[in-house]
Amino acid sequence: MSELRVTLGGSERVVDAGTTAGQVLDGGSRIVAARVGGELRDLEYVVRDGDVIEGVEIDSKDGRDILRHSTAHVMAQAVQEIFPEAKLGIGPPVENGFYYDFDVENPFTPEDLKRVEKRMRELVKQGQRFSRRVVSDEEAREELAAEPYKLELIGLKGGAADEESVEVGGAELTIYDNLDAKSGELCWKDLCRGPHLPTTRNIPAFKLMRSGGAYWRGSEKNPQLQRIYGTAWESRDKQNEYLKMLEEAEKRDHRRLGAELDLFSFPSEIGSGLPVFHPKGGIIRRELENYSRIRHEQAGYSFVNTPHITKGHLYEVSGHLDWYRDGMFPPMEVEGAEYFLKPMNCPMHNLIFSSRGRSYKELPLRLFEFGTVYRYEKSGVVHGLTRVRGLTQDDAHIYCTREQMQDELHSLLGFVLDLLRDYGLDDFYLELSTRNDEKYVGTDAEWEEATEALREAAERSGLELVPDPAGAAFYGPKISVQARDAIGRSWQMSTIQLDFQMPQRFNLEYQAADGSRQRPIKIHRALFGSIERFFGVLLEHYAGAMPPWLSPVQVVGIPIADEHVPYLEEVAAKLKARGIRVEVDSSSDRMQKKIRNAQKQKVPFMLLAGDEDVSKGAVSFRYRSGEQNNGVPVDEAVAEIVKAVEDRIQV
RNA sequence: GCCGCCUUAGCUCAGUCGGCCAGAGCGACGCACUCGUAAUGCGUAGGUCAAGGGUUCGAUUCCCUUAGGCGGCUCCA
Repeated sequence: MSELRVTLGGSERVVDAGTTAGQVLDGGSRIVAARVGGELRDLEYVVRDGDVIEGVEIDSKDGRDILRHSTAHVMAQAVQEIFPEAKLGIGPPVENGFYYDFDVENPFTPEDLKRVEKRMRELVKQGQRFSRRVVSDEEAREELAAEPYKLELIGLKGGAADEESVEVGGAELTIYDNLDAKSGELCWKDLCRGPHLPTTRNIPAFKLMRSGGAYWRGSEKNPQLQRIYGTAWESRDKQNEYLKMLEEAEKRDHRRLGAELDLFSFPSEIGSGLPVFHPKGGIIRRELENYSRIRHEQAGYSFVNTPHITKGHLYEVSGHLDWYRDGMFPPMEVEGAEYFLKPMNCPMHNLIFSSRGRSYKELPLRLFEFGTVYRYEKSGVVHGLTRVRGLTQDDAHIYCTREQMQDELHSLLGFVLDLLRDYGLDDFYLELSTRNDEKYVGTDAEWEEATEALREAAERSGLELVPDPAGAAFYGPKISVQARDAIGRSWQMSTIQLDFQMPQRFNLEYQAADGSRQRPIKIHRALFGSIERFFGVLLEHYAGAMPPWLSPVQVVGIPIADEHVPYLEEVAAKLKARGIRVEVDSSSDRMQKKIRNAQKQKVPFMLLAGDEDVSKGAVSFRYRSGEQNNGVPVDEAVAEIVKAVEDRIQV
């Protein structure tokens, strides 16, 4: 038998030709597939003398995809055994797992999922072999005659979208047969590009998560299939780790924290997606805004204010009515005119620009507003504070010359990142959203120039840059800053959009040094995006334990006994005089209970005082972390707390 | 908007296969306790069982509509 070189994690191994996926090599690596010339293949089909191949281990990204894709097959097999009438959609791997879509009479119930999962465990135990077979178009059509969606995919070959390409993305059509381990009898088959694990037994850990409706090929014009999501991992430990992360994410869900910490609510009397902020949430919100306001003032922004409603004409000029009428609340008629709730601030800022003649000496002109806008989000998409119908943007529009544009973009991006860091986010990457060819205005040259300007600014930042094709607004491309939170989830935060269109539509001009009239460039930017959303993201990032400067209650005084209340009131007065938000818990609860309450409210500093402290003119710290520091002189305690708040540090 | 599920006290949830006064824990309130780092004890109040309509001798329970929520899909200027 001839030999074959396999590179694996940088080192080269020699294996026998004919090696199958899943074999454990010396050193414990498990190769599940191989890469030949960049293409992923089942190992047993590519191991030929003379090939140099790169092994794909099961705990790599590709390996996990293969594992998950294989698990999706097992699920589809189980579903079709239990529901023989179910027609197959597609079943690709996704982040953390996989799904498979089915056309079934009735949506799956949680009990159905349990039955399917049980059957899957049996199939995994049986160790059915995944066997690859190349077929012609005709053969595929004949074998899959009972699967209308698969037939449609066969027709797509070559033009398949990302997710569909796992079925028909390869150079040739392939069918995977699941064969019984002993008899070799055919148990099930599916059109699939592969590669797959050698046998179902090679699936170490999986779990079905949930089901839901999903449109065939992602279009709401198509019929709705039933999707089952599952997760699968290379080991039980990895899976448990993942499930634990989900639990953690649920614990820090801002909707839950908002209620527990009495920050905000969504009264159904007001309507879906319209939050109200309670006093404690109001403090956080105000602190978020205040700091932003100070920094924007220092950075040369002018503060403006514009109304919440406007005649429709404004949005005809801007073009928004053409593109986004469906996303706006229906208009009200007043004195024969249609008035709309404003869905964005930019057109109004344009009117401020054009309210008088502008000189090049005024540019860049940076107009900032905490502008509340209303968007008629579809009922099914409203979600906590992150997707609402009424929101306040920290919206600014910068009008500058073409020459200023590049520097302005560069300093703007620096400003944005710097500010986000002050709020406690520090793990970023950038996304560059380019033109959607179906939905845009302006010329190719303009788009190209705008896109390149943004790309250059993004590259100068040194951050990772991810393309987002067709993600742009209709008037221009954008950079968005994505931040990873404390448990590794990515959130879209700030956006910077370049716009050559609005200045034209609004006929914006300034007078240049040479006396000519020139059109300014417009930059749209929001740092929080919306205050509501930013609030929600920060709440999840900190799991409710906001840094002291953002905490609604920064200090709780906890007396050992009632007689120590007056002493703590004196300490509290000193803190209040320094601008610290402090409460003394003088309720009839026991001291331990007061600590518990303060902990649950995530108060950063607890100051305890009993006879020992009083006699020394001291207080005893208990930090949110549980750490203690006893007998601290009052003045030192005050100084420590003030410093923590002023330095905006997390404790 | 589409598919599915859900809505019982301020909160978290039992419960009613259609039938006397709908339960618990936490919270709130009251009384006692005065306590050294995450729940003191006892007591009291609190619910048109989301809203409206229908079926029925009788509806919190079954059906329909509406509102709000949850999980997906689609969308996100």
